[in-house]
Amino acid sequence: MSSTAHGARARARAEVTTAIKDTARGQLAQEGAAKLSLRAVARELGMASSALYRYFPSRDDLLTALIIDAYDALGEAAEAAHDAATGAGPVLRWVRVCEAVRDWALAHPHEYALIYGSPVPGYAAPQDTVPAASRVGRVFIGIARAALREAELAEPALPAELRDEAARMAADVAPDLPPAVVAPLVAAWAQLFGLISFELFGHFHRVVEDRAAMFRHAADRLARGVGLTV
Amino acid sequence: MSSTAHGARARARAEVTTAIKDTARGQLAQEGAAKLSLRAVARELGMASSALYRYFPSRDDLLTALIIDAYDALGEAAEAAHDAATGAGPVLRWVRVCEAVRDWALAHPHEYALIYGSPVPGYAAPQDTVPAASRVGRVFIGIARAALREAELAEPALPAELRDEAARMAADVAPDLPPAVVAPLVAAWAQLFGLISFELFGHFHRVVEDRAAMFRHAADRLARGVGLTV
DNA sequence: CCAGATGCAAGAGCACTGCTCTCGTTTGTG
DNA sequence: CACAAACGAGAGCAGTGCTCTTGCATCTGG
Repeated sequence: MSSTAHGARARARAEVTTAIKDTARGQLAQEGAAKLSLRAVARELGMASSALYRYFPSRDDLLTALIIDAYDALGEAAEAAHDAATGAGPVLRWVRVCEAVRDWALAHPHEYALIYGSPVPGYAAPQDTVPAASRVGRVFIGIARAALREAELAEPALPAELRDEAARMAADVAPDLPPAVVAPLVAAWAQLFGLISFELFGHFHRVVEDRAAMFRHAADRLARGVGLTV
Repeated sequence: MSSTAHGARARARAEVTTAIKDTARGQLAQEGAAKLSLRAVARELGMASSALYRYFPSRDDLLTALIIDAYDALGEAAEAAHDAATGAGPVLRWVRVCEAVRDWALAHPHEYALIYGSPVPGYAAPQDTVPAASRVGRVFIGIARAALREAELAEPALPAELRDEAARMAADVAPDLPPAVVAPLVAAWAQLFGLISFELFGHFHRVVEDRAAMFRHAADRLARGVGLTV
């Protein structure tokens, strides 16, 4: 490893880097992404603000680092929930993963807003966020895959006008799954985050009270819409 | 009206106010909410930045004014689409309104991000945004109401654990609709914006290509999930 | 009809931001 | 051991939101 080969230098660099990310994450949790200030981070760390630019070339680069970490943390939460639900039926596993995603979002609202709210830096999401961002999606695909293997998946009806697009998506994303499953799966994926975003961003204020129950029910219906049974 | 009673003074004030909002909206469309700068707006209008504070006490107040306008514009687009679809069945009317919402969002991405992305100012949405924000929702409620009147609404099944919450929501939001309709309606409302947000914020990049078809299909399924028929 | 109150625009200024450049110092390596 | 690379600190630039004061235009009560 170059980290050990180059010795103490690289080690110190890695430590400072994570220290910066940690205090930045702290400020993010308190004030939100808009208020995150490089100078404030440097101040809290007792270093000059200019020194920080040795580690992150710009504020947006710090933010994208935090974005990747957030995607990874959320993906890990989803995977953990899935692992904890082995043995259960596919619908229940699906619902459990959905609830884990929601729980993580409620526990880390600003980090969630960072990745599923309006894109803050420039406009285009950097390419290196892609693998981390796809982790949650892969969990859902995995559930559908297992259900298919265990014959617990009833292929939903798919209108003719969507057949080509569904085949394209399936080829790109999960070639072993029937297109008629991939299409509603992707839609369900987006709709799931719609529910969470509405709750988190206050659109359910004075509308929905028992949000956990509403969410569980919606997640259940999404699972069945994908074709999961039992 | 006090605007005519107080004469030219109030008239000039209203003109300057809308001029500020208009150029601010222009900057918003180009650079996004994060980059919106009071000084830049003042510069473009040829006035001192301090003069702007006579019209909006703070940057966040300007933003909330733009938020209300955006909610109203979106609501108007939804209502117009609904009016243009009179005579069609409830499902088709629902889909048309959904597509109108999506079209507006695609045409005004930054304004959409302002109202349905991460909340930018502080955290709590000011109370005066509520009436404007509920306009789109009212359109959907109106469709369900009309469908109920015309006997084109099949009450969906509702699990027992959701019965109380659904009754509460119905009483608050649409007392004349059956709770078993209101609950999935609210969920569909959030899921609809999940689809739009994912498309607009780039989460469908390299995943969904024919987004219009995907959206139309999802909207159709949401309509049927609410109980609309025909 | 005209004095005084009120609304308004402009400028200076404060504290803050992201970011760049330069200048010593430290540290790892040929 | 010398040299190059990495590093930290400071000054400085352009920009921001926002406040305060000053002077001018406008509306209004006597």
